[in-house]
Amino acid sequence: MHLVLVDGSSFIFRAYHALPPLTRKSDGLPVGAVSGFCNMLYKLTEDLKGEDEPTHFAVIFDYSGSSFRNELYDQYKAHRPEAPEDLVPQFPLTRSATRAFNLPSIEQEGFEADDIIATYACRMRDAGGKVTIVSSDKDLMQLVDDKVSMLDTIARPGQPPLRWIGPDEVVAKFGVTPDKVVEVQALCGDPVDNVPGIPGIGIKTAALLINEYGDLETLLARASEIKQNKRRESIIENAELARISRKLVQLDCNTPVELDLDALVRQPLEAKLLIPFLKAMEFTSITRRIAGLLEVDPDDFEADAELAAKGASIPGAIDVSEGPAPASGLSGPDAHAEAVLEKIRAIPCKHDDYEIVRDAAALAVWIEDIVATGHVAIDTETTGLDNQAADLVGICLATRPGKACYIPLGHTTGNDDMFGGGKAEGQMDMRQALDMLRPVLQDPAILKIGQNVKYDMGILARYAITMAPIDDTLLMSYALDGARNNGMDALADKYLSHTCIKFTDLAGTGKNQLTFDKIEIEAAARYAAEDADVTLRLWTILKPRLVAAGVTTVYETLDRPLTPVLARMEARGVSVDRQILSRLSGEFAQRAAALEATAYELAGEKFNLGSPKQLGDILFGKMGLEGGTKTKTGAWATGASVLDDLALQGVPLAKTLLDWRGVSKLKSTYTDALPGYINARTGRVHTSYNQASVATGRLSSNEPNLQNIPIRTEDGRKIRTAFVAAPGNVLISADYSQIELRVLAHIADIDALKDAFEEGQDIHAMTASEMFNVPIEGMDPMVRRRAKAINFGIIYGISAFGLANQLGISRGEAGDYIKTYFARFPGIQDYMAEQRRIVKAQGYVSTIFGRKIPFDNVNTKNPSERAFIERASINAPIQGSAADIIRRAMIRMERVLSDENVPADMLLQVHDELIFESPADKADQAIPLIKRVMEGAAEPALRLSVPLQVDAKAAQNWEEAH
DNA sequence: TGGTTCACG
DNA sequence: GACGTACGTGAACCAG
Repeated sequence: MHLVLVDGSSFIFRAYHALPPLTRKSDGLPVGAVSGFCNMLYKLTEDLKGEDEPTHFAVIFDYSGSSFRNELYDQYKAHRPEAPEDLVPQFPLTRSATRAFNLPSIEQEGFEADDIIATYACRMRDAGGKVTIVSSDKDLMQLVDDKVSMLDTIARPGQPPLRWIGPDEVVAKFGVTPDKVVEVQALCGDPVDNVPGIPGIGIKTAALLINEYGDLETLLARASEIKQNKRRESIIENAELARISRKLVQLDCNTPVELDLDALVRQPLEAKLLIPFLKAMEFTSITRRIAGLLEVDPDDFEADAELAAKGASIPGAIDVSEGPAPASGLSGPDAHAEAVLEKIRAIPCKHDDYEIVRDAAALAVWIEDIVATGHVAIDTETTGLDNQAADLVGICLATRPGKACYIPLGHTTGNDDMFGGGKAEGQMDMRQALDMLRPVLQDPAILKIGQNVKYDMGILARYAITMAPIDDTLLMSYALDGARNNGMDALADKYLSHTCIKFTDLAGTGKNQLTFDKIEIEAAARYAAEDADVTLRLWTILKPRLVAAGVTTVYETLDRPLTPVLARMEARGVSVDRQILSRLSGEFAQRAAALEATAYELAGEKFNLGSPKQLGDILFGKMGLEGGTKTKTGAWATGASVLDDLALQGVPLAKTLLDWRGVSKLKSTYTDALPGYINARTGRVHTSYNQASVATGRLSSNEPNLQNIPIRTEDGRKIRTAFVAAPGNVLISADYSQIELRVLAHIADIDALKDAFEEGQDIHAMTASEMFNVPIEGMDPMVRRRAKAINFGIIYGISAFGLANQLGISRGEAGDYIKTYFARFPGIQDYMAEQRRIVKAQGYVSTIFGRKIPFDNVNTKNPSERAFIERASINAPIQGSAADIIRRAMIRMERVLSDENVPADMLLQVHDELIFESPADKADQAIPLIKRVMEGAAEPALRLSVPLQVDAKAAQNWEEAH
């Protein structure tokens, strides 16, 4: 006799996670997990054929709800996340699948699958038979002996698809024989099931102890003999926890099962049960395969009518039911997932098959294809990286994997004559080509797919093409994986195992790098068309993944619709007054020169003031000053805080250096550099926003960075006066007041903070008043300052060290402040603990709108890295939720302004601030609208439990408007 | 190219 | 008891 017990629940979850979100073609019902489940079950029966074929067979499921273990320990499996939305409807379907395979589907209220498995395994063993448990769950390893083995069917790269687990494998895993596994687990616990164990004891130590003492009770009785202080105390202190843990992991062989062993006798597959089920699920390839196996014609069977009834639709999922049969050697779900990828990978990137479109007739064929397909991947090639300055050189298109073309439009001949050469042969007239493409690119029924499509939108907008609607593989990857390397080359490698032609292979590097128009058309075509081809392939893979990962809403509401908004902001640019900057440069140059002379005199020698190394040598070497600290590379630290200290101690050189750094920073980074960014065509400065580079969901700005224009010092603010409105217009600056603290009050649900915001109180004064028991009226500004630093610290994941540094107090004192704060606002501490737990459990934290912020290495043993991840995961939901809110405001803003006929243009975003330009006489109308949109930006998706407040003002320049 | 510093939220 | 710290960016400059 041979009994096979399948751990059904683990089959389902594995199938679900290994597969893209397949849906039933007719109505979109999610069936990916069901499909994988069927494949795995079928594959298993095939694998077990031969001698010793199973005589008894059952699939065991967990019954949702609690078991006796929850009464023992209320935290048992308490942190398990809810099953994904699109998996829930598949649970009952897998039960149906099991019955369709003519196998008993067993589950029982109040009992876990593991106990039922244990019970049947014991009974069969006692009856003298053999048992195979199909699962990789280590909790079942305690059952293994010479009669009972486990079978892990998951295919891992480089390992055989089947892995038998016998006593030897258990010893390898736990360091003890199977009968001692529960003793080890009692000590080391199990984070997956939230079994506590003894803190500080892992699997290695546990095995060591059990091998020495035999079992848990003996160990506890003789715990005082343990030499290691910490270990001994932890064991003595947590003895009860270990006893509970042992009860939690010990499987129960006496579950009152409803069916006895005889009921598990294996029944043959029956076509009349199985085929109607598979047909109802619309699994065509499995149906075909099984019909072949059973030697029946699937057309003789009707789909199960009840199961064929309508299900939920998930848009965007791709259908592979007509795909090729899974490659042999892989288990079900892997094979199926591979099938999708293979369909795409198998079509080669044959560079010589890409078409070069040189005339209208050829282009017309492509346009027809695009219209028929309904979508097209597009990539523009230009003379540079700045899409407000570069010129169009060519366009590539792809309509399906492997089918791509390049339309050369602006290639020039040679670069040896001083006029840059004439137009190269064999190209369409640019204007004619764009006129032909415009209707397609603007057609609301045709989706345009790009990688960083904002760039291409910016280019095409200058040729009077407003590209819409769009999808962006860069943003999809960002929604899925966060601010990782989301560049096309990396994505091609990751998802397609494909290495793209590098731009530098084509154009060279350094100052001799060719611009794209100088590259020979045939070579350009191979490179460019590949980009469109790869983009299209990535899209087919990434789009369904959004659903599976639960980030569709984030992508669709926060990422995708922002792109056209940003493209327009970038195109508008902002007016910058050259004269003002030039005057300031002169002023700063003079002051820097004077400070430089003073510094040489004080130092007694000339040196490079900009070199931290030389400065460190002078201060701490030559001048022999005490109290210098080293940076991690061993160099003297000469940062502002160090120089501040020295200045306070009466070192005049330190003060001089600080002043010099101040003016030279302003000069080099701003007043000297900004004029170089004024676009010759528009006369304005066009920053570029990176929408997918910040981990938390913020934007970043570059070339130039207009999100770090000075404001904190008087000199710095002068630079803002150079950002001006066009003649007849004004700039309007609208910024959220304390948005991150408000978000914190909402997320952490802190009544005192929420009330204070509701009543419009000074939040830092309120905090100070609560903490230090002083009235808000007539408060000492220093007291308020401390509270303010703490409020900021909280947002950053406070540490005593950081707060002490910020306030210039001792670490002990800072620690006391934090204690007081936590005592006064206990909800904050709960919030922080929760984020720390979440990041460890799932590898990411989330904003209130569902954006996921992933972290690498969440289980690192490095204490500082760990602390860093904890602080960042406390900060990320706060910073990220605020970022989501302003994104929503930006997405909605243009529509509201145009509906109300208010001509105000959004120009810039600085994290919690939006800058607009409007005719001077329209500002009074614009301001209340802008405030309304920004203050209501969370709704209707979310009703914040604190009000948002926006302050807005209009003026001639940014300094006055802010 | 990596390290340091400093501008912003 | 170590570990080295406030969160998130981009740009300029130095030094190798």
